[in-house]
Amino acid sequence: MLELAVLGLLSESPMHGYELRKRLSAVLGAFHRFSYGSLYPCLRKLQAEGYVTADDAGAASRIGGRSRVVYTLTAEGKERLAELLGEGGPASWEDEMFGVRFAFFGKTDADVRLRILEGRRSRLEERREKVRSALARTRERLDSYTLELQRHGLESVEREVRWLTELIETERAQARPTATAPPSEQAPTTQDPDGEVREAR
Amino acid sequence: MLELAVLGLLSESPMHGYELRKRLSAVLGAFHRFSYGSLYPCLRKLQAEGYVTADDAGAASRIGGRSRVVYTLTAEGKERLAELLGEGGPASWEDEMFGVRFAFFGKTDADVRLRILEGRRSRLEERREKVRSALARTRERLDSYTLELQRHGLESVEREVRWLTELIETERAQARPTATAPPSEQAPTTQDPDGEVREAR
DNA sequence: TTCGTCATGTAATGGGTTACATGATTAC
DNA sequence: GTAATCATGTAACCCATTACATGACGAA
Repeated sequence: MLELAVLGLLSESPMHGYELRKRLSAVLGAFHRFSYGSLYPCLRKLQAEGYVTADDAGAASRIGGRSRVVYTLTAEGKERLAELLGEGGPASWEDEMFGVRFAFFGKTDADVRLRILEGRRSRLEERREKVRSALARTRERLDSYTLELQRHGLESVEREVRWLTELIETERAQARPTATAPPSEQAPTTQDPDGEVREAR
Repeated sequence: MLELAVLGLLSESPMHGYELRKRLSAVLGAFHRFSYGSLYPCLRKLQAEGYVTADDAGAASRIGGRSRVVYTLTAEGKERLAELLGEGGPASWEDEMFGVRFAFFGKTDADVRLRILEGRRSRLEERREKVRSALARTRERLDSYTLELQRHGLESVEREVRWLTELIETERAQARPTATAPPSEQAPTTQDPDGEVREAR
């Protein structure tokens, strides 16, 4: 996740760690802020893997001459970025990952963008249905706080779905003023064995 | 976090792991779902620490007699729960932790409830201001997707703050139909050195 | 007899955090 | 000269995840 965010930012222009973190906070600040304790190790890892190069801009050039390491994206790094932008990644990071991916939609192909937006929406719709049925089942025999939390959670998910729907419509309108059948992300054919949908006890 | 959720649920009634997870998903499903891979180890840890006892309800009683381990909260477990409900915990879990805490507000003292709600709100307000200033600074020179993400993020945070404000008002009204000065959570006196507020380069 | 759900668990891994340590530079 | 910001890093730890493995029960 951090990896994707770093590569994405570096694809715009070379930067040093400290500024990277500032930019990261500016763009994703509403959702998550990374700490230096993960950023610097991440940069070293990327360097070791050959995705970025590190130029120490300490001694030479510039007015101030503050010691700082400027990282630049390599050709392999660009490939890696494209790879990460397309991938699905583990389910656990879904929420955070979507934000990061969305932030770099400018560097993402239109078809991938649509696939990501639709995939995200369908997963949220699934989640929404689960919360809804849970609410329907447990309503009345829950204390008011638990109920309010579920209500609020449901509302948040619904909002998110509406937002995505608007975005998808905009994307579609831009992509083809006249067109035919759009592709959709692979929907799971097997019923998910999550076990929360039926009667609890 | 899981620890708190488990203790909280068990404080209502003894349960086995599988059902625990179902309930957890029902209550917090909109925000997060835990996996068995963390639940069972957590239960063992709690057992080792003496916060819960495990009764194997396999052979005896019941109709079916399916092998299952029923966990029961001990007196120490109750203490631990109260402790966790009051604590602040590390900043990184803030978002998720708040949800869990809120879910167990029914078992939380009114003053602690208010403290948690106000603390949460002030942290979100801080976050909101940072996002706002970031938006104000970078607007115009960002691509539309990044901008839209920030806009959406800001809106989400604002919604959350409004929700909390309503809750706080309700709490206050219930607590004292006539009253005086309310306490407030310790506000940081030192300016936070986050470095994202000023001009980015 | 097979599929779905109930039910419990382990090992390896992952990704990030906190706390700490250090030092140069800028603004007052 | 001192406080805040810029700037880079390390080590110990935390919490949860994925993938895997196992088995019994109920319904079709």
